[in-house]
Amino acid sequence: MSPDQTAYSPEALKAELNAKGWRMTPQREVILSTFQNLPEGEHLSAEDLFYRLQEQGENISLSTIYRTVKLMARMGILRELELTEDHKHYELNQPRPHHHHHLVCMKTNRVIEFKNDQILTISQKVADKYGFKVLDCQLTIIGVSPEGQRSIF
Amino acid sequence: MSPDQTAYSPEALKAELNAKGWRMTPQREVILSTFQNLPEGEHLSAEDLFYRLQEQGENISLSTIYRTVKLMARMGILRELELTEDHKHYELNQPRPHHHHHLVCMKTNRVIEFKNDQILTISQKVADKYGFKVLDCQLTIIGVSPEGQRSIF
DNA sequence: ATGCGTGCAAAGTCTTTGCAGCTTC
DNA sequence: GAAGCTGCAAAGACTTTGCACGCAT
Repeated sequence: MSPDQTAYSPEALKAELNAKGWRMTPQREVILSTFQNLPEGEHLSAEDLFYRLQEQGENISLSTIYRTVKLMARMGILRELELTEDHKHYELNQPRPHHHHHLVCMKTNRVIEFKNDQILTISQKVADKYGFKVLDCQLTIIGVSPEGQRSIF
Repeated sequence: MSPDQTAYSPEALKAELNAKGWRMTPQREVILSTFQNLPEGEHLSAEDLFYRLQEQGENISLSTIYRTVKLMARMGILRELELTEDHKHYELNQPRPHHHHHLVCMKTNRVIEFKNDQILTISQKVADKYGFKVLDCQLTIIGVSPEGQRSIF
């Protein structure tokens, strides 16, 4: 994973886009900064982001949001999370030491974040073995929380 | 994760279902055995499974397949994989030493499996800390394969 | 000036659900 | 018998796409 992307500036984004023949737009800038200002550990679905922007008076269409998050995920700026819920969530793809993983309760859908540096090390090693460049690595532990263990179903 | 589920018998499945007030059916038995006979490392989407069964002359409806794989995933018999593609894949949730993880190329969608016991250990420790019972843990490394690195987009 | 990006609405894909009849416990 | 299951078709949720216009380069 590349250098600190939390401090990723609009200029840096523009440079990276232009390098590939793409363009900087106000929408893209707003979306990037929204993710940068998100409290650590919070992740948004496309729809979450849409409504959050609406509330801030930013009218960005859902289509643009879908297109943008997918683009940024491909660029390695966002990480695409697939937790138990049926839709994808996005959050900034952060370098150590902010990089984290998820523990999910299959019954209650509770999600707990945790950090662990060994995982990144392991991932790096595996990727090297196959000649892959690592963009992101996610350990998802699926289990049953204490509350879930008490429920019948 | 519980004891060896590769050798999970129809009777064991029935017992587990009945214990929760559910029932054993021919469809469920066929689906379980299909996953058990899958070569290690192969995983199926609902649709894959549907067509594979059709070819074997087993006419099980797509609805039933969706219902069954979800049920078995909740029971911890199958693991639900969300790799890069847009739909879910399923495979037997196997204990050590068959348990494995995935390295995915974001550009070509190539998927490589790998094993690593440390991950299960780490997961167990994290889960213990929060009082969770572990059903499954999946490390997904997203990156770019050598071939992918050569492509423009 | 070129051609990428946006918004809108329509179309798609994968998945879930209501219901009648059948099956399992 | 009662209640869960299946299959079918229809409905749903989320995501993608075609097109005309506007905007970044």
